[in-house]
Amino acid sequence: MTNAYHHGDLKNALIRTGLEIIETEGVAALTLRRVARETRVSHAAPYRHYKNKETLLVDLAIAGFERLSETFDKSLAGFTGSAAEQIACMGKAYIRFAMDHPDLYRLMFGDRIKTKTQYAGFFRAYDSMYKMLLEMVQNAGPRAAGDAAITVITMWATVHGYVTFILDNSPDPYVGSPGQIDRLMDKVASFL
Amino acid sequence: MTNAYHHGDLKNALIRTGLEIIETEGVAALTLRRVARETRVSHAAPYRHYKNKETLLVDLAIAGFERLSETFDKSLAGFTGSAAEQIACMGKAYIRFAMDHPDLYRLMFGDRIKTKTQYAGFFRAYDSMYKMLLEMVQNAGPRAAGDAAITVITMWATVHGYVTFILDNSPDPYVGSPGQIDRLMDKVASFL
DNA sequence: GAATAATGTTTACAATGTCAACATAAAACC
DNA sequence: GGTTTTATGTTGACATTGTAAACATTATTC
Repeated sequence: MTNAYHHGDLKNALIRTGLEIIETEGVAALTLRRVARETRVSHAAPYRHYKNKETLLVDLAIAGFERLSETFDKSLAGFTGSAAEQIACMGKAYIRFAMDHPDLYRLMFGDRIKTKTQYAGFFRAYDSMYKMLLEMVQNAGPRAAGDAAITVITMWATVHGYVTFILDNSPDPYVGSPGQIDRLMDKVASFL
Repeated sequence: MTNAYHHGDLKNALIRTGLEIIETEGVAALTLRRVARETRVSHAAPYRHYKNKETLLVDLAIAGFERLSETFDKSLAGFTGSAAEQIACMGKAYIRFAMDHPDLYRLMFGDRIKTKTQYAGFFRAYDSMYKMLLEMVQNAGPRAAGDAAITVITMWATVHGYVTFILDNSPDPYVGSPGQIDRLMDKVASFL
C-alpha cells in the first residue's frame, strides 16, 4: 500500500489536506503546490488525479455539501414542531454552518468555481439540497408546484444573502448577532 | 501635462482601464500588470498610487457604488406609486444592475476585497446605500427603529442572495427569468 | 537656481499553475 | 514467470503574477 513511491490513496489524501487548509487558513492559502507539499508528495503529483486546480476545488466543495447535509440531519433529528418551526431550525443550522466554515461555504456557493453546473457531482450535491428544501416546503401545506419553487428560492436567497453579509462584511453593525438571526428567521418562516 | 515621462492623471487612468477590463473580461482578467500595460505605463507605476492590488480594487468597487447610485436615481426619477411599488421598482433596478455588471457587482459585494470596513471610502459608499434603504423603509410607514433595520436587512439579503444565485449558479433552472424576478420582488415588497 | 519631493522605469525575486520528460510500481497478458 | 502496458509518481522547465529595491526624471519648494 503505502510505498515510498506510490501513495495508495492520494486522491482522498489530497482532499483531506485541502479541507484542512481551507478550515484553518482559508481558501486563499490553498495552493495546489501546498496541498501537494503537506500531503508529502511532489508538486506535480496532483495532476495525476485532477485536471487542474479547479477540479480539486470541486471535490472540496462536494465534501462541504456532505458536511452541511450531516449538519441538517443532526439539527432535525427527533425534531417535533410545526413546519414553520422546522424551517427556522434548519435556517439557523445553515447560518451556523456558514459561520463555522466560512471559506468552505464560500467555495460551495461563491464564484471561485466557475460554471458549476458543468461538474456532475457538484450539480448532484446542489440539486439534492434544493429538492430537500422543496419537499419540506410542500410538506408544510398544499400549494401549487410553481408556488413552492418561488417560496424555496425566496427563503434560500434570504438566508444565503444574509450569510454572505455576515461573512463578507455587513451594511449594518448588528448583522450576525444572535438576536438578529432569530428575528430574520422568524421573517423567513413567515414566507410560507 | 501628458509628458512622455509623467502621465499627469495616472490614478484616474488606472481606474478607467480597470473598469474597462472588469466590464469586458471580468475580474479574473484584471491583473495589475495588465492594467499598467493598457494604460501604457510600466508595470510598477501603479505602486506610486496604490499600496497594492487590493487598494486599486477598492477604488473600482467604489466606482461601482457610484454607478449603482446613478441607476437608482434614474429608475426612481419621477416615480409615483406606493412605498411597496417603489421598493419593487428599486429591487428590479438592483437586479438588473447586477446582471448587467456581474463582475463589478461581485467586486462590490463579494469576498475579493477582504475586511472592507477598513477602507474608509468603501465603508462610506456602502453605508450611504444602507442609510438610503433605511430611510425608504421608514418613509413607507411608521415603525420602531429596530424593526426598520431588520426589515431592510431582510429585504436586501433576499435580493442580494437571489442575485448571487443568478450570477454564480442557480439551484433552480428558472432562477433569473423575468417572471420569477417579478414574483420575488412581490414577496420582498410584502416584507414591509 | 538648488534641494527635495513626486512620479516614473528597470531589474530582480519568489510563488504559482501547468506541462513535458522521465522513473517506477502495478496490472494485464502471453 | 516474464514481458508489455498502464497507472502513478518525480524532476525540471516556463510564463505569469505581485511586489520590492535601485535608479531616473520631472515638479515643487525654499
